[in-house]
Amino acid sequence: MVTNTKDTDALLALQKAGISKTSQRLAVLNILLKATRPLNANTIRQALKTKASIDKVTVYRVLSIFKKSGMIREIASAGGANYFEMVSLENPLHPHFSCRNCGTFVCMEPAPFIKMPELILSKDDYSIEHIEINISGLCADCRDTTKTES
Amino acid sequence: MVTNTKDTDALLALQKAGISKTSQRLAVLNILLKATRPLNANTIRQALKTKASIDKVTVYRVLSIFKKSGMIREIASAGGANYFEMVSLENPLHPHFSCRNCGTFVCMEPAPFIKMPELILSKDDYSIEHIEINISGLCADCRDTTKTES
DNA sequence: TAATTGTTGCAACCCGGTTGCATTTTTGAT
DNA sequence: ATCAAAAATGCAACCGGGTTGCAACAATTA
Repeated sequence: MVTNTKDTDALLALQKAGISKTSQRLAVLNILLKATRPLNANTIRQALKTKASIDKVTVYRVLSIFKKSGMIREIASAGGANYFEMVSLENPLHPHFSCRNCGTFVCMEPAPFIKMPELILSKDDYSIEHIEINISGLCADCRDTTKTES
Repeated sequence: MVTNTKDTDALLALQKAGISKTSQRLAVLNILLKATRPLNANTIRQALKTKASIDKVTVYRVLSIFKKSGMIREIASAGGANYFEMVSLENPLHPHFSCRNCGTFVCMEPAPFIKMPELILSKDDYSIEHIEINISGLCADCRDTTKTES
């Protein structure tokens, strides 16, 4: 296996999380590290297909482990496949936008929401573990072109 | 069919929305009107089973029509079935909480979020149509009892 | 009441995700 | 390095939510 800089990052991350390192896990982690937007299981698998073959089940299991370790977070998608993205100080909890026309799924600026978690956490009716803000509508492209078959 | 007060409400609602009225639609609508928390398709169907039989497909189609007409809103649930609740002035957009232990799905106070939609709508990168705030963790009961098999 | 239109129910299907189990890979101690 | 124990992978089969095609059925309108 080729060990480039990316692989080094991934290796260290796995080590730090106490997760045993396999080629499949490194591969998935590298895809997620390179991603500029959240990815779903199938997209990850397809991105990998050129380099190596990895079973669909394995992708889900790897993602599950990463999630449990806190390395990634999962974002529910109404009806479709769920998305995954890296968790880090530079990538705090933030809202996501999905276009109902083209399906684009992107991150939104966290600014207006930054104080929200604290507001809710002050309630003692619940033990909050995860907050998800999903926004949908039309992206700029789909709004501007008239391709929006309602 | 018995026509009680609830039925009258439902009838009027369908009329106002220009939706042709069938016994199945009235039945589903009555369940939703009586509900004190969001319901999923299966729950609705089971609530109906004692009174009348309604096919699973019909439930989804009826819910789809209601949603298109703006009478109800749909709330995505990560992994599980989606939930539905009435839309009204007294029931504005608000966050929902789901317990990872017992699955309870309830509405949360909208107070801290009231100003959010406006904040986001000010962005012109997107045409916002729907905002969903889903919070998960442990409900008070599951937190307090030690039944929380992690 | 006949014709048109829309709605329902059944079966079959699609897709995201999971489980059981046999095989292969990692790990860790020698 | 090597070998046993433990863990991870891949395959097949499955599960549950949700949808589609189509024939039978209700309900409106004339």
